[in-house]
Amino acid sequence: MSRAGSSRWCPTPQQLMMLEEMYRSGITNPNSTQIQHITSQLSLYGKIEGKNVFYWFQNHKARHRQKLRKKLTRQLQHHHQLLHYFDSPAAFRHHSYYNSGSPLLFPQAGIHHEAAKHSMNCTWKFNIPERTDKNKGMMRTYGSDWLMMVDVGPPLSSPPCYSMICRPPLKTLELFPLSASDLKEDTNINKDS
Amino acid sequence: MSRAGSSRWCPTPQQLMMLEEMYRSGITNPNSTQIQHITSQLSLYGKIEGKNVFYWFQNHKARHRQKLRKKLTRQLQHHHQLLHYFDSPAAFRHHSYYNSGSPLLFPQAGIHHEAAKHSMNCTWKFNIPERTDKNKGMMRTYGSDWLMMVDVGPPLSSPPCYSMICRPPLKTLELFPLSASDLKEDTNINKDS
DNA sequence: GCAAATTAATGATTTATTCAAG
DNA sequence: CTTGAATAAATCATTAATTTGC
Repeated sequence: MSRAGSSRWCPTPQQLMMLEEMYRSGITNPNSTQIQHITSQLSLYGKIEGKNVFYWFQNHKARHRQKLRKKLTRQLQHHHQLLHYFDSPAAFRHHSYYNSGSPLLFPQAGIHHEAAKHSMNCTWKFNIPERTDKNKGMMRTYGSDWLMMVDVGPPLSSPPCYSMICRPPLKTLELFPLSASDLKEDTNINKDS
Repeated sequence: MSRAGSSRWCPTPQQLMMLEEMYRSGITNPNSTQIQHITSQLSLYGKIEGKNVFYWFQNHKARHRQKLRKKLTRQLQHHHQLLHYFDSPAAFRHHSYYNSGSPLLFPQAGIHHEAAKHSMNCTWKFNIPERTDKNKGMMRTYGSDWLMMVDVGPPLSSPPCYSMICRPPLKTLELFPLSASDLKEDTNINKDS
């Protein structure tokens, strides 16, 4: 992985681990400042650009929620089957019906905050911008400031050139301010399925 | 319009005219290089940033197609009514049924290329990037190179600061290379309605 | 005429879908 | 089949048109 003339970014295991750790820690929709810092941190472990980070979080969030949705619908179907089951005559109810489904109803439910706590002893830090103008909006990459992401040119041309961040003023704030992304995620899931 | 402390961009009539002219000329999905040039051109007529241009084309394209879709479905309904009409007994068919609908079935059909021809005598020019890597992809703003769009800070702070383009090397190529966006648009329309 | 109230347009974000590399 | 990349659709939010009662 991380080949020279590859047409698309291929994350190194280190990078992937750190990205997943960040995601579990609550960073699901980093804004441009966050992306800049994540990028510069991860560039220590291999070639990476801001847009790779951007796309990774976008895809990971979408596919994570997709997975949750599927699991949820399976659960609902299961419930439905259970309802039918209990509607059926008692004579047919003597085989074990419960061992077929997934082991736990909502396996993800209580995990996030645990992970968030444990993730504090991670080695990297990155910056969190001050609360956005209206403190509800949590602007995304397109928000009031945009990323400068320059391609290192046509592939193969410049091997040691890590993507550089354009805006220098990077003051370090505290870690993991994200508050309640799980709830928001759940409501979103309930909204559209 | 174009007020000082406005939270969102408000295009001047000049800017709007030029954007619409570009759109009619076939620029429906400008890549970052095009956006940069369009932005710098339009900044002569008022405050504007690259992301405004980006969003404008995105929205305009979407809403234009939406309008076409609606028109199309209306036309289909009309056809449907006509079919019913011709299915009805001849005795009921003596009023003029054709004057109710829109005057032409596909008013947009043959216009684009005419407009493209006439638009050549427009006063502004802008650059077209070399054919993208794979010459089919027609990459968007996120494509191989990204825009540098810095906000001029919190509104009201910096009135005369037009958005500046980051990347200087702007070699001018020829005008309006777009080939057949209408067809593509039509197929897209047929795809999802 | 002219504000307050509603509605329509449209700029800005977010989410879903699709394409394609490996 | 997974997943990075790109596009399109849906949605939110703010501004301009406009209607309405005075």
